[in-house]
Amino acid sequence: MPDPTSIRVRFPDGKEESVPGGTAARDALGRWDPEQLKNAIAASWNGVPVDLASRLTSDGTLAPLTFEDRAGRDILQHSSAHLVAKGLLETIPDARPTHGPPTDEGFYYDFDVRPLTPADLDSVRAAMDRSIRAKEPFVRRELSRQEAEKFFSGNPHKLRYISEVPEGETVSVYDTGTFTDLCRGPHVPSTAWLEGVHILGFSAIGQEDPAIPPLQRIRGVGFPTRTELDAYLKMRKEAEARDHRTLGAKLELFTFIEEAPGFPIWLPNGMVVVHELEKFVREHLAAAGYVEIRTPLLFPQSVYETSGHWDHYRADMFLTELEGRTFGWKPMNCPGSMLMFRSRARSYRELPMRLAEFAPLHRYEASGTLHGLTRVREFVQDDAHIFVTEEQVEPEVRTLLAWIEKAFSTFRLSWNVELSTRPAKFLGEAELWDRAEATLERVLKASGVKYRISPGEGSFYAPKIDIHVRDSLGRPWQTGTIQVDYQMPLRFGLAYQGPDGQLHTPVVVHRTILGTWERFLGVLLEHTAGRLPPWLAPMQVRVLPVTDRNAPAAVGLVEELRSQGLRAEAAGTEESLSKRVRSAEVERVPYVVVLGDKEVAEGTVALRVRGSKENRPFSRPEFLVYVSERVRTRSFDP
RNA sequence: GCCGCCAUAGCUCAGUCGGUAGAGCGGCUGAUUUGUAAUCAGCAGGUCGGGAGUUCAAUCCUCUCUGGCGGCUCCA
Repeated sequence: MPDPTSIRVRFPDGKEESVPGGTAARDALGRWDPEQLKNAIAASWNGVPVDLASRLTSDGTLAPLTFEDRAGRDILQHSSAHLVAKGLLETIPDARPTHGPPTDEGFYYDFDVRPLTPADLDSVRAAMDRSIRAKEPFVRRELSRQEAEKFFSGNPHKLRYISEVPEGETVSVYDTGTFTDLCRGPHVPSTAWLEGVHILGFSAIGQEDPAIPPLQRIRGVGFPTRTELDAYLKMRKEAEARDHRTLGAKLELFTFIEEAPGFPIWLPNGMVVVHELEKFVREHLAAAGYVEIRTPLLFPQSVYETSGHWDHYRADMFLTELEGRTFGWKPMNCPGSMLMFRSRARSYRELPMRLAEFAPLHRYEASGTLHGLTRVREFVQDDAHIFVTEEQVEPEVRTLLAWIEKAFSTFRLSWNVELSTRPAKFLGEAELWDRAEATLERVLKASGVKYRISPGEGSFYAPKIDIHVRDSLGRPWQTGTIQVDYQMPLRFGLAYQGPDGQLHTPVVVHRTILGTWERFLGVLLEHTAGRLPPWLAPMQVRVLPVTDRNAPAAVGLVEELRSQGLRAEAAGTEESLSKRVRSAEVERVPYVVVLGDKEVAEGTVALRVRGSKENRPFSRPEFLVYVSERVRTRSFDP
C-alpha cells in the first residue's frame, strides 16, 4: 500500500527529490541519476545498506552502493554465498547451511553436511550457472519469530541464529528461486548480478569440540562481471608463477627434503642472499648503537620455567633428554638475552642496552601449517632485545617504528600494522600490560601510521606492534614486531642501579625488523617474482663472450668486477649467444654483459639490464662505476 | 594437529579400462664459434613416494604410513 504522502530524499551530490512515500530505492535513484543506478548493487539509506527494492517511507539520504564500495562489495560476496548454498542444497538436499559471510578476499559458506567431494562442487557450479541464467530475484520476506522457527525447524544452526536476533528486531529471509535462507540482507536484485562468481575451493572446518563433526566450508569470490572475474583468475595464475617455493627451486636458493619437513636447506645462492640481508641489518645495528651477542641454542627446562616458556610455549618447542634432564631448543632469543643482562651488575649508564642476536631458532610448528619458507620449524630472526628504563621505552619504540618503515621501503614492500593486545593466557599483572599497550598505542598514534587492533593476539609475555606483509596470493604474514615487555625482566630478577643508588627493574623491548630471513625472503621473492634487487642477487653480472676469441677478455672483466666485491662470472661459448642471454634472463641475473670483437677492440661493454631488451654501450670504467654504485646504494631496480 | 585433495625421470606433465612406462625442459657426450629470450644429434636417467593387502599378475584396486597442496587452528 503506497504511502500517499511524499517524502524528501537527499542524494550524494546534495540534490533533493520529492517522491511518493513507499517509492522503491531503485526508483528514487533512477529519478536522481539513471547512470549511477546501472552500477548500483544495493543502496545506502541513511547510511544503512538496503535492497534496491526496499521502500522508502520517510525523509532521508540515499546513495547507490556499487562494487567499488566495501559495503557494496560485501553484499555481492554475500549474495554469492547464498547462490552457493542454493547450489549445494540442489546437490545435497539434506545439507544444513550455517552461515555465509563476506571476507576480505571473497566469501565462504559453512555447511553441516557430509564431507564434500570435487564432484559435489561440479554439481554446485552447474546449479549456480542454471540459477544465474534464470536471473532469479532475491526476494526479502519478514517473518514472525514463530514462523521462522517453524520454517527452519530442521536446522539447529539457523534456529540458533534466530534466537540471537535481538528482541524487537524483525526476522527476515530471502528467497532465491526455491531456496530460502535466513538473512538480514541486503542482497543484489537477482542472480543475474552474480555472473562473476567463482568457487575457489572447499575444506573442512574443525570445531573446538573434536566430538562435533567438522563443517564443510566452500570458499569463493564474486565480481560484478565475468570479465572482472577472468582478470582476477588471470592474476591468480600469474601469482602462482611467483610462488617462492617454485622460484626457490628454480633459482637454487633453498630446498626441502622429505625427511626433514619445515627445515630449510639453504643452497649456495640462497646463502648469498641471506648474508646480504644480514649485512643490510648489521650496518644499521652498528649505526644505531647495538652490540651483537650469541647465546646457547639449548637451555635446560629451568630457564624456560623462569621465562614462562615452559608453561606457555612448551608445546611449540623441540625437547631433548640428556643427563636425566630436559633441554629445550630455544624458540626465541629472549631468555638468552635476559641471562646475558643478568651476568653482572648493571648501571643505568649502560641503558639503553641493545643486544642483537641472529641465532637459529626452533619451533615445533604443527605439520599442517608448514609452508615453504614462510612457515618453517627452524629459522633466524634479525632479533634484538633492548633493555631500557621506563622513560626510554617510548623514544626507543618510536625509533624502531621509523626504522621498520625505512627498511621496508628499501624493498618496496607495502605493509600493515597491527597492535596485538593482551591474550587470554598472559604472564604477570594486567596493570603492567595496560601500560605497555598504552605506550605502543601512543607511538602508533603519534607516528600517524594506520593500524588495526588485534585483540588478544599479543604474545604471552608482552603486547606488540606487528608488521604484516602479503604474499603473491594476498595471504598476510607477520614479519617485523616490536614488543614492550615488563614481565620477563621481573621473572629473571633483572636489575640496574639508578642514579638514585637504588636497584630498578629494566623494561625490555623485543623487536625484529625484517622478522626472519626465511619468511622475509619468501615474501620478497613473491613480490619481485625472483627478480631480487642487484645487491641481493646471487649472481650480479654475467659476462658473455660472443666467441672463444673474446673469452680471455670476459675472464679479465670478471676478475675486475670481483676485485670490486661484485659477484660476476663468465659464461662459456658452448651455447648460442641467444641461449645464454635467455638463460641469464631466466636466472634473473640483473646485469648481462656481451663482449664481442667490437667491444674488445674499443674497450667497451654492451650492457643488457634485466627486464630490458635494449643494450647500452658503456666504456669499461663507466660500466664498473655504474654497477658498483647501483649495488652500493642498494638500488631496488638494476 | 584437524578436514579434503594430491604424489609417474632433477623440473613440468602425458599414460596404463590391472599385463612393470613416455614427452619437453634440464643433465652428459659430440658437432657447431655463435651479436642479445631456446643450434643440431646421440646418450644416460624411473623397484610410477614407503609398507602391507586383494589378484595368476598392482604404477593402476583397498588399507596404512610419509610428504606436499588448499583451507582451519596457530605463528616470525
